[in-house]
Amino acid sequence: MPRRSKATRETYHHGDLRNALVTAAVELVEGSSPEELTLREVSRRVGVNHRAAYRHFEDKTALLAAVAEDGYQALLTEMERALAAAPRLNARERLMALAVAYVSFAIDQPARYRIMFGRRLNEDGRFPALEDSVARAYSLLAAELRAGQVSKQFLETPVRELVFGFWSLTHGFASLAIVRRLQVKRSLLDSWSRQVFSAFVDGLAR
Amino acid sequence: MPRRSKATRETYHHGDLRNALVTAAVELVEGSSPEELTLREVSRRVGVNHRAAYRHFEDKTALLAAVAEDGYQALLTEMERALAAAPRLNARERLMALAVAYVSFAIDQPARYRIMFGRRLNEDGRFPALEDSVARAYSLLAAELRAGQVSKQFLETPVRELVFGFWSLTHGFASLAIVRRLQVKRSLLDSWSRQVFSAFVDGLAR
DNA sequence: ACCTGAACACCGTTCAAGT
DNA sequence: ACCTGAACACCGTTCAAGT
Repeated sequence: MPRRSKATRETYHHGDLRNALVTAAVELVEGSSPEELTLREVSRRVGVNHRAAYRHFEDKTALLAAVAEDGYQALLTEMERALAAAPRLNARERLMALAVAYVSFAIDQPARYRIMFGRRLNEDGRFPALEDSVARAYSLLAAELRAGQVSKQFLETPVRELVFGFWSLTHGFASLAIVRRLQVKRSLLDSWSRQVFSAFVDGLAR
Repeated sequence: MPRRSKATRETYHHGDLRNALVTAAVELVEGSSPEELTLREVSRRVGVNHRAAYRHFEDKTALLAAVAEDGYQALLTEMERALAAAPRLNARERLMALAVAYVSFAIDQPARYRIMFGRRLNEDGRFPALEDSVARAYSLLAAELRAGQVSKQFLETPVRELVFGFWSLTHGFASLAIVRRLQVKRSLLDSWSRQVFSAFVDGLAR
């Protein structure tokens, strides 16, 4: 007995089974953990035989790659939102806003974040779209750091190195907080992360 | 037909099956990946029925926790070695040596590192020994940063925040390099990581 | 074109012995 | 005390059909 009504099921015959599977996977994973994300359970939730998923995803890794790609897009949106909310701040403060948005995204959706950064999904280069969405997030960081250089607020180090440093710091903080190597209360995340990041951001000042 | 000779097998009856399993797990994982680390395969390698492992590990997570604990111990040893090799350097350079040792450890043994930091293994507090080995690594970092403050080379920020920042930076760098979000050639790791970390370390200077 | 069903090889884990 | 064997419920994936 399928969980979905026939009416609901009809839509999957019209081409959005792929999206339905990705959405279900994202929802499932936040309710449990990446380990419990299985092709069979996702298919069950969508109300479809688990073999139907293979029509849209070559294998389980392909589904994970789609979830990750979607996640990078969502992360980009969050970062853009943070910057839009802080238009007139100086480079240092904009970078801080970006860092807080990044870390908040990760900590509020730890399982999703772990799929994005846990395993190497694109080992064989099968998912160029995933790489594209990563590149867009990278570009936002690079543009912001470059802007700080243009306005003479940041060091003239190669931008690539600044992005590596900034991304390492935010990703490391988020990732350590998720596995509880760092104990970070959600309510104190904003102030805590700013304090931890400030030394690095001060180091960028010229 | 077991893979080990009877002579070899005898030893496992004398109390080191636990260690044999952990060692085999560490070896197995570097040859493949954390996903391919299974209780059954580890047991097979040791030449023992997979049920025998349950005499020493409550479940698979307990084996992973033992691998992680062993990993933190090894990481601590590497960091101590790096500091011992740099006794007369200033605080900044000692911290750099520590950072390079940390990142090298992770990148040379990516699967082991992923077990240490990938999943939250001690969710229910079953593995206090794991927490202890993490604490020892943390203490080394804290002592080093504190020393830089005592010698008036680092800012008088609470040490905990400095450790968070430093650990976030090194862990983030290592972890992004492992999933290839940052492209880091092993031969350039030393110079690359120093360049990326320098802004942060400069930010620590008072 | 899109979905299903049966089958296969593999897991982690439980129960019930064996020495 | 330590190890084994059979069995169970779950996976991902393949093959061969169904509409």
